[in-house]
Amino acid sequence: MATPNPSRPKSDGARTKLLEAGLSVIRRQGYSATGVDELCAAAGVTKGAFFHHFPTKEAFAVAAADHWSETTSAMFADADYHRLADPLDRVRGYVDLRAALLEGPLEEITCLVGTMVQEAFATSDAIRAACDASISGHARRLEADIAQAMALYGASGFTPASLALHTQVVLQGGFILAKAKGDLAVARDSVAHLKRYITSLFNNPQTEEFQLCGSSFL
Amino acid sequence: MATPNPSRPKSDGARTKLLEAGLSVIRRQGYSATGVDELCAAAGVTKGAFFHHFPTKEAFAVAAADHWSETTSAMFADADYHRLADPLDRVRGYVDLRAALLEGPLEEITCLVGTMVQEAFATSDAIRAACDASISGHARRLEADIAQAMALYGASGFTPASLALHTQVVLQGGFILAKAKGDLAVARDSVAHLKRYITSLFNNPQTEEFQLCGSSFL
DNA sequence: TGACACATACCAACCGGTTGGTATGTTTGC
DNA sequence: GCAAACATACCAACCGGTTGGTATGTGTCA
Repeated sequence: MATPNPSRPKSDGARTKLLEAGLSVIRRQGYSATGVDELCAAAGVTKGAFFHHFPTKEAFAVAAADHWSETTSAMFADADYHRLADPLDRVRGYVDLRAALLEGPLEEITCLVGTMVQEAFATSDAIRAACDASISGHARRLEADIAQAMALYGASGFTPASLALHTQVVLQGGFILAKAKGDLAVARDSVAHLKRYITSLFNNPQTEEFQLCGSSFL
Repeated sequence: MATPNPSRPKSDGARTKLLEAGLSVIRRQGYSATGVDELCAAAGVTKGAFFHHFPTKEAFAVAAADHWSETTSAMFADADYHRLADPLDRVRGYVDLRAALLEGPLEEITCLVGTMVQEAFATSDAIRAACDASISGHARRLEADIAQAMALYGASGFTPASLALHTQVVLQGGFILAKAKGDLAVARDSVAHLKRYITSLFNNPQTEEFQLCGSSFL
């Protein structure tokens, strides 16, 4: 897409293989614990090919996060829920889709950038920024539907952005608890809570400002 | 607390120093990226001391998770919100306290076990189990108050355990988004959403079973 | 058409530094 | 004096990264 070069080297070569093979390896054991040799072995390429395409391991991580952003955004762009007429149904449709995707082995369904940012946020700003772009960009796609739903149902007291990010918070947190328990049920339960929350938000709008620290003892 | 020994060796020794120094180092850069030498340097002890107290690096991680469980549970055991009369106020009081703790540098307030389990869930079951015990044990302390609040306010359609775990999901996910953005505001916003959800759950109980995948297109 | 320049994609071998872990001391408290 | 609590010195394996090199194009000009 970015390269207007008409001569396409038939197979994208080692680069794409590394990006896709690295995905599950890093999701399984994390970024730091995954060596370059391991990445190459998983992709079936040599170390020379790795450093031909990526100047450093860190640059590979950034490229992997970008690749992740592209593949996931393509996947959700085509989803059926966009065709629903009611914006609230579209928001809940997104949540339902995420719930439906919570099936299968953990290392195949968890979030690459959520895993990587946890290890790299303080040591590599390039990785951190790429992961942030992936998560925040994904959340941003929900904002328009949320804003329309708020207008349609008269909900207020929160911003579209904060609710959109809250959905990502629940998903990321669900993955962590699922990893701890070795069972995705807890993530599915939390997404169910999220959907119930969203429904209640638009059924019972609170016009007054919501107070977080209103308890007497704080 | 555990040792009844009356003679206190002025310094608790290398073990405790390693456990506490390792805390912030691992929270900052993760488990795999933190070397034993780094741990020792941070604690001001030698490598010999490290392997005197811990047979392997993995055993240290398990001990660190257990140490984390003890210190955090002691902290929340003493909190003021337990003295509130209304069980719903106690649940919201816990959430308020967690929100109030979302201040300061990220590596000083994030969750050790949430960080570690992400890297170790597939490669070390001992670490995974220790992290699970910490998170699940922490969540379990909320269950009694939730159950009482459900009875008092007539809420139903979810279990005390699932709501208790949902609070941990929101906190863990909030930490991940905060790391990605380099800003805790997103975590505070999500905890505010969580508190609003809890309030709505007990103000507008749904007696019917809640359906997650009720949308037509799924 | 063919020859030359140049670029891309890849490979096997290697490098210095770091890794988790060990073997063997020495000090300290009872 | 004896065990626990450390310290020092060291190791083999592994780490990210570099090296010199090859095979296969691709564009260009006579």
